[in-house]
Amino acid sequence: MTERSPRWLSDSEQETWRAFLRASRLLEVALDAQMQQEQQMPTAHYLILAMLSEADGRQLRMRDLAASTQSSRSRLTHAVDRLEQRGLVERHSCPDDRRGQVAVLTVAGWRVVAKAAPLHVDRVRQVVFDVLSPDEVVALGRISERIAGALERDFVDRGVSRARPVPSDRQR
Amino acid sequence: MTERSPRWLSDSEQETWRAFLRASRLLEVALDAQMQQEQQMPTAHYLILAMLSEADGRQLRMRDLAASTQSSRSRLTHAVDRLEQRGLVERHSCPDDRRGQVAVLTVAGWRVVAKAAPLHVDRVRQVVFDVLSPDEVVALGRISERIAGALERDFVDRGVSRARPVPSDRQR
DNA sequence: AAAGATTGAGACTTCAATCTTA
DNA sequence: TAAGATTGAAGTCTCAATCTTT
Repeated sequence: MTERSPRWLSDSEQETWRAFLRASRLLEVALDAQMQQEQQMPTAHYLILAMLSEADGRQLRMRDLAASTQSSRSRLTHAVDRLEQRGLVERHSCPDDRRGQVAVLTVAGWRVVAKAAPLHVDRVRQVVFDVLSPDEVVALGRISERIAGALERDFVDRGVSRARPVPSDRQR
Repeated sequence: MTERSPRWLSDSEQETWRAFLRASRLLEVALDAQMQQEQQMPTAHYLILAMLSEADGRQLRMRDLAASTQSSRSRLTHAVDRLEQRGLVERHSCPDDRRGQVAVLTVAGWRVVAKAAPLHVDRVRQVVFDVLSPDEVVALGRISERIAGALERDFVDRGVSRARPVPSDRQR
């Protein structure tokens, strides 16, 4: 049992947090706008293609693809629907598990990744790696690992995937 | 004129980048899910209320509110529509500029911030500040400032706000 | 012409419910 | 019962176009 955390952030923590929010939002917007212009798709969809392009046989089970893109099953299903419509991905059923589906990158899909990746990477370098010192890059990696780790542990603790609240009206 | 950047990221840069993507996505999802559950609104809408709550007279011009929340004008308009429907914000016209609109936090809006803020802050502390060393917190602040700075300079360079491309078919 | 703000359509995401198989 | 995947509805965001005022 740990101590109750102080209620508010200190001024400097507040500044840090605001800066982080600003940076991640601007980064997301910038990368999304570029990908939309160049490939007419959001970064999230590009990342799905990129993951497939690196996988064995350029294919992955929906389950694993969802995990590796930090995506919910539902979100991935919708995204793959779209990519399939555009002929960039195909769906096959899983040989060893009849519940499973496998997403396979098509040749057209591979071409999109090949065309988009260099431009995307250039931009990431430009606004991230080029503006950070080597030390800062190392720090960013470690910081990210810690935060991601905390969140993943947290999901497990809360049993997110098996939560079963009582039925209730949905209000937004 | 700077040198052309190397085409790909090094292995360690790649790892850093992936970790950053994972952390920021998980963080966004976690905070959004919590805010949705507790206040039935996305974090982006809560942040609008939070900004207003800190402003003089609990009000800001749409223009300034958009800038301070890293939001496009359009996005802010839609968000404030929603918040206004729920009675958390009111719109008034700007006394000195007839083009302007001012968003004002209502008493009900203030109550929402008062209720949501402590829970939100607790969670941020839990998954960010509690898992980082003081050095890392400092580093995160500096890194964020640099990235945000690079992106803001970039927007200016590209003249984002005044871009006027030739009319063309929209394709997504 | 540019700035401030809004509008409507289309695309994406989330949520809860459903269906099938393990 | 749980896991894998999908579905449909509702909410949010983006983009381009529009309207008003500077």
